Amino acid sequence: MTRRTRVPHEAAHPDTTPIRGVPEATVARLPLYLRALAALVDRGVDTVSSEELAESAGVNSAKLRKDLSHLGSYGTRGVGYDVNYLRRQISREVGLTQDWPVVIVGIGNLGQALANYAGFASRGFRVAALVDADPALTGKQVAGLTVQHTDDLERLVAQLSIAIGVIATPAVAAQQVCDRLVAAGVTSILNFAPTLLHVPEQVGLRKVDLSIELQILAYHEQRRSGAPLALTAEQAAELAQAVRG
Amino acid sequence: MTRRTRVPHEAAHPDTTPIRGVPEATVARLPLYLRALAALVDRGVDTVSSEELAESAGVNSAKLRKDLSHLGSYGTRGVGYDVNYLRRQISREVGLTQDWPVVIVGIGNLGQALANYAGFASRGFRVAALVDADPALTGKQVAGLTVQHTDDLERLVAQLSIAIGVIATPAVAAQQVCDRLVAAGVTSILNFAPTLLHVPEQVGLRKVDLSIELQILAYHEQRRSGAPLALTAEQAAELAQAVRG
DNA sequence: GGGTGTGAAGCTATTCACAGCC
DNA sequence: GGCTGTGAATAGCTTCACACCC
Repeated sequence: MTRRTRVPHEAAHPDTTPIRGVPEATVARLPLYLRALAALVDRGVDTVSSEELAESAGVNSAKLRKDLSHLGSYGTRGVGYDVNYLRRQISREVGLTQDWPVVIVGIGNLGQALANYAGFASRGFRVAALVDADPALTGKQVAGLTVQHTDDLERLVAQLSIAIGVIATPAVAAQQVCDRLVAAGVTSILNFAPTLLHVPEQVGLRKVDLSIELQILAYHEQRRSGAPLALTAEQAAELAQAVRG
Repeated sequence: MTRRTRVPHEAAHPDTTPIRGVPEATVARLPLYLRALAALVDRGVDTVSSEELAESAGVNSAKLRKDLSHLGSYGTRGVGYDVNYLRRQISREVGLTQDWPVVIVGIGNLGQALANYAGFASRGFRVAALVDADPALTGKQVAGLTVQHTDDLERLVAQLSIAIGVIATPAVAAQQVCDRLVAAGVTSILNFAPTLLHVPEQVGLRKVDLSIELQILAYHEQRRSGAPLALTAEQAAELAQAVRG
């Protein structure tokens, strides 16, 4: 069994890997930079410093420069970044220069809202199909598309070359839908159902849980002001203990 | 050095601030644990090991134990955690044992979906008011509530003791709405508008940008399969350089 | 002068592995 | 024997500060 052999495995290796290996934290911020750059384009600005761009993206400038340095050397020292050029480079890196047909599964309130969401279309995400298991919904028009029945999921994915699926079903249906999407060839999934999904190693999965965000806010809110107002007997006892040491 | 510093053993200083200072990363996972615990309760399970709970929350067990250790010592060595007890403790820590009236501003597709979202109510978040600037919407019933006009925002926040606001307006209106919420006394804001919001230091702010999640998926998707298909001249040159260098 | 790109330092988070307790 | 709680090690991310280039 494993001793406590710490194992050096590799100590000094240049290993700079410039054209790959963008840190995940950086990837998550690239869309922010794109948004800020789009706003600058609209304002007719054509050159920005890292300071200014960072400001409008809500990050600090050192972080911005470090992030961009992972993509390449797109700025000019003493000048800044060309807004249009930088925007194109980041778009390409993220993959927004290509068309991404998307299927939304689960056309309840949330699914309909997503189908109508303008922010998708404006970034190259084309809602190509809407799917629901409810026969009462299939055939209806939503966001200019006819809602299809879940039975046709596999056919739609294949015919429309869909690589990205959005799950907006109730939690109980989500894993089954997910499995079918994966089996049909979808390799990226965005999950809005409040449940844990299992996907194969190679499939990309991200989740948005609306109530989790509220809970995180509530945690901090409670600490700011609320806690004393709603002190339970248990809390009081604990607090007393803590004070006593 | 420090191969086996065995001296300090415990030090036992109340100074460790047990009832404060939960790392942000831990806070963000507490809702996951609550979700997993709720599922276990539904299944009638009343004791779990960190291994099992971690599995159902989708994290690794060392991380789970470390996270829980920041809240207190709620497990039993050799046994595991009492499901109901642990759930109550975490709920209390997050603040879900109290009622959180919430106002949703912007009752478009997304706002309506949020108003109807069952996941809020089930966690103690009560949608107390719906507000929109569009006179065509005000007075209509949505999710059992009458949509109010933005003019009444301040009054509603005060009368309903609202501490949490959800912004689901178009991007251009978001900052103005945000300012009014803050001025009215709201101290936590969840922003769905795809724009950067400025709030005072003490106000909690979280954001959900639906298109950002898709963009992150697209980034990885492109690397999995798409990139070669859409290779630009620039990329080709870069690639060639990388191969050479 | 001005501002990018980047080693180095500092910080936070994750994982390991085991002492301590049931 | 089993499992928690936790120091220690590691990995990853952020920030600093300045060399370098325009």
